[in-house]
Amino acid sequence: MNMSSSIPGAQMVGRLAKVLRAVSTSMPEGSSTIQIARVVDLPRPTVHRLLSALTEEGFCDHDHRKGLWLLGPEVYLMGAVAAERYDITSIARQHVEALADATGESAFLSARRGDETVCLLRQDGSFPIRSFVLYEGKRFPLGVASAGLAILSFLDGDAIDRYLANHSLVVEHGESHDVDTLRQRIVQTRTHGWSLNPGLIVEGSWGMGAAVFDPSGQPAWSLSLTGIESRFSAARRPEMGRLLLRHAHELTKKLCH
Amino acid sequence: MNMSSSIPGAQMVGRLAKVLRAVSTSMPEGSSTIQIARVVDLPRPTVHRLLSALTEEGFCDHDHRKGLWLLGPEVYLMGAVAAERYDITSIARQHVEALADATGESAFLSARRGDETVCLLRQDGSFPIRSFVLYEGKRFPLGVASAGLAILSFLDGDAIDRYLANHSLVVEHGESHDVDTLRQRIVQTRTHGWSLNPGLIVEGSWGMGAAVFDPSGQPAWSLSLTGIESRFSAARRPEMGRLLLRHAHELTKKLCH
DNA sequence: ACGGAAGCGTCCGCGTTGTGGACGGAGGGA
DNA sequence: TCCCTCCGTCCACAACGCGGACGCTTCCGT
Repeated sequence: MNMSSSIPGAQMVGRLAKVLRAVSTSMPEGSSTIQIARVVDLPRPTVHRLLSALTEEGFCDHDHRKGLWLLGPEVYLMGAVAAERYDITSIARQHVEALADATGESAFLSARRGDETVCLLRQDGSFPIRSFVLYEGKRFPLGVASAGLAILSFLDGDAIDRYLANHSLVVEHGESHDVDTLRQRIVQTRTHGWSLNPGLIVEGSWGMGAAVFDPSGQPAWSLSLTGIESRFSAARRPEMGRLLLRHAHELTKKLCH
Repeated sequence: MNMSSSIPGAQMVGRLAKVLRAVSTSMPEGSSTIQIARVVDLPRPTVHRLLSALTEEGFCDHDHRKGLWLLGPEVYLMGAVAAERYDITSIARQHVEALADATGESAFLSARRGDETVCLLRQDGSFPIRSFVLYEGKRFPLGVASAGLAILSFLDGDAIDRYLANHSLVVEHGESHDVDTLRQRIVQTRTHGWSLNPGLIVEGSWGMGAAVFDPSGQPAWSLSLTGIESRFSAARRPEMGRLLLRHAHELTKKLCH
């Protein structure tokens, strides 16, 4: 979200983007006008206007009975066209499924999108107790959750410094996300090769992640696992870490060809 | 595209929608600024500004070397979220494939989007000469091509009248698309149950289509076949029509549950 | 039943912000 | 070299997006 763009028209587009993202995040139930207004921090009439205009163009849809706004068909259509360029999920799916099979936990593919990660794929494992902190479409800032930490940890040092200087994660994500603690966890992630989220978002919901690199060597995606604390014991973590790294490495190789 | 909306903000959103659709239509190669400006009939600087703002938000991407604008990752991400609500292609795929197998022609699923159809699925058959007039993402006005004619033909009489009164298809699609000729072809389509495009868009490229109905009984999709003229002989058409109607009917039933 | 809170959608005067003609630069072809 | 086409940028101006206020509806608690 660029707050200081010099491009005329960028304010409107930025607002539309925020509104669409809020709607997207609230799928499949959708959101009310006021909920979206709170999320995007804009006056309700403004949000209502934007949503109405988006609905006229098919980018949103309005369930009048429930008063909920949803993504519209136009988003789906364009998304399908864009998939040809952006979709690595067909390649990654077998890895996500293999991770879920081997560990019994829920396995994920997340992608870096600027300063955030967004979950693209989820495959549940055989263990019947599952964490739903992460799911398709869910976004977290870099450094939050195992996927975001894995990606952040393998950015260039300058990029890490810039990100940490410009983002304060404590308010929304707790003291465990202050800069000093994050730096320690970055060091640990680089040492192990995999990241650990020891219940820092929701108590009892643990996760591990490994970065997947794009052809230019930048961490652009992450494979991760989530589950309950007892399934992420210190004895089990090295094995899970090895599995994650193996699949992340194989996926990275596939994406370079 | 609503030209007389009373919603403030609708002009801007409408312009953005047109620009995004133009980019989407030009995928996977993308388009130059001036190409999009011509398609959407807006001044080039305006288009450049809109595209730049959309690119800042991730809805478009700019290949600086080639000067081409493409759909951005945000469209893909939201599209994947919206797919949960709008995607019937997984259900329809087996029908499209079965049609291609049985006939040897290219088979399609198209969806109605307001006054247009858009192609969602394409499956090529075994016959090695194929028409590429229709492909995923391609849009035609209702009444044009076999899919659009199939859907238009089974709308309510009032809706057909309104559409024909408000749209002149002759300029872009030829004299064969004047109102009187379209009405005759609508009568024929209703009689047979399937529509025929006898090389009216590109000479030698023929097509047949059948409407698929949504739970409220409205024609919302179409299954169609395209190929070369010699493959759509008068002797073969009843059999192909029967196949189309059978699959359209089965798909319609699946969509009602 | 009544009152309050919360949310809904709409309105319209105002001023913020989007607009596009003009400009200079780049690239390609004759 | 000249011409054509396209590129991205600029900034004065007014078009159009904005949002406080309004009236209405629904839900909940007393």
